[in-house]
Amino acid sequence: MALFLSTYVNKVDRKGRISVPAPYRLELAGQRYNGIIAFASFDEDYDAIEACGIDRMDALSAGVDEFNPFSDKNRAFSHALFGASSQLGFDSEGRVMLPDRLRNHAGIGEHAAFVGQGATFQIWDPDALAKYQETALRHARENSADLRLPQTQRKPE
Amino acid sequence: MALFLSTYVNKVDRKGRISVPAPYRLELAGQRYNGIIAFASFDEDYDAIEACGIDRMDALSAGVDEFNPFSDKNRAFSHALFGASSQLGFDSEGRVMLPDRLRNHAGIGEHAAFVGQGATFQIWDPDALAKYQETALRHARENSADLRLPQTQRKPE
DNA sequence: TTGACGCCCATACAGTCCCATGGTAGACCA
DNA sequence: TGGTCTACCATGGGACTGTATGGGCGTCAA
Repeated sequence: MALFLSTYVNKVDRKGRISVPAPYRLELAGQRYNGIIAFASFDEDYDAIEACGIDRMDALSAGVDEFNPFSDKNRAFSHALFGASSQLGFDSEGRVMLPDRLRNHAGIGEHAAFVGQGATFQIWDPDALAKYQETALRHARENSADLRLPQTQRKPE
Repeated sequence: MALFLSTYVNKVDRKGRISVPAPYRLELAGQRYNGIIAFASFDEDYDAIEACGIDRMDALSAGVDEFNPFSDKNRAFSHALFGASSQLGFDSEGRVMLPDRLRNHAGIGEHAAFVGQGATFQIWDPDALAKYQETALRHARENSADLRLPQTQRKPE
């Protein structure tokens, strides 16, 4: 499974194209669709674009199928995930075109930040990202005890 | 699983490169990414860089995936861990480039100290490390029954 | 026709590769 | 035991390549 790490800020050119960072493309290589899947984040706290490879969507699809196929949950997820998502194919240089709908949702102008999230990544307006990162870091610090991170215990206080 | 021990002080050259100690590289050999993953330490008591191999991040990603993907904690940790980390690939000599962001965070100038932490390691400004070790040692004496001492320090500079 | 999109080529620069050097510690030999 | 040799490692620097970015052109569809 792909692992997306780090943050890269790239430029949106006047055609609306943007390079997907090379390390991300490397993680996506070999999947059955040569591009990314993007959809508006569900999160109420911020407006970003969620993105991943098609493999992840396949896995999500399998997950949704575990609900009763005619249940409200199934419907809701199907709409939110599959109906609202866009397939963005790579051009020969590894760029994608951000649909206006998503671009507006995230408030992305001349630059966009690709933010690794492990199995997925997000695309942000860099300023909005900077603001959110402060709260995220605070959150992470406050809850660091909860994190099952074999590595991060260093002080027996 | 890798085991990082001892402390090594190496030089940052004018291109910003630094050799990762050979014993550490040996521990990392055979992982699917030929380099290290680095991120700013969460700890509020000091500013160091945390680092590990990609295997560790894979494991963390799997762990995070077990949480509700839409919870606040998950979000915060994903940003703090995956978004804020950097993939630093080895050059053919086993060196990596420290991103300015991390270098500034840790206050690293001409030299940097690699400090083994068992399954991970840290990268410090040598002076900051020496200061921290003093307080760590004091703590150790006060709580000698249960404190886990920082690893072997070979060069106390 | 016009506009959107995909494909191709050009360019600058950062990052990577490659080779050289000096020091050091351990191996080897007498 | 003392001395030498050798292999490994950290470090430096020049050359080159990949990546991000920009722009032109053709194609397809409304």
